[in-house]
Amino acid sequence: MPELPEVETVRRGLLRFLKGKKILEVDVLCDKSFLGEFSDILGRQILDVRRRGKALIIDLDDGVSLVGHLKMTGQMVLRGFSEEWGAGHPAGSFLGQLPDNTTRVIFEFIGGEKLFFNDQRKFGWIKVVPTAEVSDIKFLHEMGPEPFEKTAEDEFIKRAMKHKGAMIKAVILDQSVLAGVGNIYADESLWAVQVHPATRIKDLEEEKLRELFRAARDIMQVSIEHGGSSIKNYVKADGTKGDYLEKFAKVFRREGRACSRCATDIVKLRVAGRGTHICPKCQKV
DNA sequence: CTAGGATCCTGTCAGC
DNA sequence: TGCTGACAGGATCCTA
Repeated sequence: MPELPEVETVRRGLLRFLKGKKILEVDVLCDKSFLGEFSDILGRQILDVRRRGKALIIDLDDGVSLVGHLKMTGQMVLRGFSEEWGAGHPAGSFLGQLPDNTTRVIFEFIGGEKLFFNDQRKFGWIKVVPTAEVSDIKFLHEMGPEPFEKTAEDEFIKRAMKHKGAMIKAVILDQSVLAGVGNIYADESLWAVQVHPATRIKDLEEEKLRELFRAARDIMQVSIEHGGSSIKNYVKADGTKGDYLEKFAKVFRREGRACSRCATDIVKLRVAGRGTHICPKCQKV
């Protein structure tokens, strides 16, 4: 699912196309995907679209916001605007007729344009929240630093060091330690600094943790500049085109292929309950 | 408090 | 072909 760069890509797209639009109608196809009363947002105008970690926040007028999380398979697709646009989980719904069997919520705007919230596994959600209370939502309140803020590195170190006995992969995936990192960027940044994902925090030098933070931040920054790993320009997509993930990934989903640093075969293992990709030569415990 | 596992849900893919 | 289990770009809840 979408991680920070992909959610940021969604944010930018939604802001670009939806700013100023008024919600005419909301169609909830799956009850658990939309929390709150959709009547509370009818007629509201979209003022801003923000992101915090992997969460999306759509601010409407009248002090109301929509908070959303794409989780593993969520995606946002726009139809009826000046150009076709979609981002989030890379699935065929980018391309096909909508709604389809993954469509959970449809927003229609005055003018007839539509926003489709698609989510195959139904883990994602969109929730109506008073704007003033958004930051009080538990997981947002507890969320770790945004990687691109100046104080993020020190704050990350402070929070990570608390988990002395935990494995570094679990810690960097912990949203209360650092906002936005998911399975791809965890594996990629650990490979970049040559740290084995099962290494315990207490066994890592602080400087190594700092290097890891910078690697994660920089890899995500570059990914954002490419529109996230999962964006597909589906106007031109022919179904055979690769996405950015295939271009930049050094280890993720590359098991059995040569490490670009030492030519050793990448292997896949399980760490902290997640599929994990490493170079066994570059990344020793 | 931490850490590990089960869980939410649907679809796909590998291996019988 | 058909079944079964594992697994998935996430995060929470429960247990020990």
